Amino acid sequence: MKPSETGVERPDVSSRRIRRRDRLFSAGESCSFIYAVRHGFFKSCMVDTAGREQVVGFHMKGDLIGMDGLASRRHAVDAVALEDSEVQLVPLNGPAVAVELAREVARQHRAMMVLGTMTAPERLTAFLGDLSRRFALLGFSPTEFHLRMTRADIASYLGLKLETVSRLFSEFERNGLIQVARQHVRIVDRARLEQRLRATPQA
Amino acid sequence: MKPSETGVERPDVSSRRIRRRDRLFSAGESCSFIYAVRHGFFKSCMVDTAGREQVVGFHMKGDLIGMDGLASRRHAVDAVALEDSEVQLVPLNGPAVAVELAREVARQHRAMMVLGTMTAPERLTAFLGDLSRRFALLGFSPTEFHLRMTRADIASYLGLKLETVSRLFSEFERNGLIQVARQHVRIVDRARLEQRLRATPQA
DNA sequence: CGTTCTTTTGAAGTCTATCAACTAAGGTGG
DNA sequence: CCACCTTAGTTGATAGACTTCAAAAGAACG
Repeated sequence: MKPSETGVERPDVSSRRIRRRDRLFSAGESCSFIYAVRHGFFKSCMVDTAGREQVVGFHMKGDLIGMDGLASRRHAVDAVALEDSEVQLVPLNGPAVAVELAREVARQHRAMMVLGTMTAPERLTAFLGDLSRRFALLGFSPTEFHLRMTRADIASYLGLKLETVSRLFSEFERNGLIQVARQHVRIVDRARLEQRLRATPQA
Repeated sequence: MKPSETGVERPDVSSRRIRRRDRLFSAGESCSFIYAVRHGFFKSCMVDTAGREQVVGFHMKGDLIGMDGLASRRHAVDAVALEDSEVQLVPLNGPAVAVELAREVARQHRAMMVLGTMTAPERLTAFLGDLSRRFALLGFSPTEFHLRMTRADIASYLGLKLETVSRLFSEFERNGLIQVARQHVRIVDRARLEQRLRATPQA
């Protein structure tokens, strides 16, 4: 912390600032770095030949972004900042990368489980639980937080439509499980919310 | 090839034979090795607390199995042989593992795209195309192959029900796209089959 | 302060699941 | 080697979950 103690700017060559709505990188670009989120919030999304978008992940402080490009040396997803953010450049072969890569695989398997086996209400419950847990790990409140992504982003990530997500938020609120006001969420009855995950139709 | 030139057995300590329906490893077991498929066919699947199964991948010759356990040193999925198979043990930190791990992340992203954005017919088309491409890479026919997995396995992998998969196979056959007889599939009109992937309802 | 984007909510429609019956194949043991 | 039992696959009818289409209100942005 020597060069720039005069101001908020930190012209560290190994870090980079990204403003809300800007892209850290785009699909197709060559992959020269992995990025560690210092602060801020990102989504990764793919667009298929028909123009349909799929959000494949959300990334917050401490997460690595860009590992999708390691195999082909070319990014397969767009990484978009959902708020003003700062990332730190990480060398491709760093030791941290291998470990995070393995974690990413485990995360994706859970995501497949969500998309493959769960109903819409279960998906949203799983999503809220995941966010809650991750915020808690960072020292933030697990019961009250700010959604950085739109309903459309959530819907895409969960394999639903934005109207469905909106309706479910409203329904959860009517049932006293959460409180929602646009981007702000408060989990009111965590226990009852999570029962939805175990409650299978006929088992 | 010294110790056992007398017979078909190959008591190589670094390899292991697994018979159809047997498990290479189960969820929860500690992860000591990664396995490279020498020949045969496997599925990886997770079971959630409600007992619902999700197939997260199919593995054929050349693929690595067990990378899901690298992060936590404990397997998160079951690996089941779909035919008599043989695997080779690979050390956890081998150089091949990092590369394959990265490929696995890319594959999972594509799987999320399938589950998140595609209709049932599109999913089955994508599945057949993926199998076809992988068989071709191994030197087998890309247009005629044997499905090692059941309709239920395919359905789980695609986030559908087995009846839906069965109906779609029949429909594809009626439309002259493929020929199916239980486990045997022949792709008759690849071009027209793949048009289904690009043809979006209203775009 | 108007324009645009996001969100909410309603009504109707579609796709896929569910339930159920039947056929075919595979495996097992007599 | 055949009979039996179990598993896998097909197909039809009905039901239900989620989507689609549409409209309106509330934030955000310049």
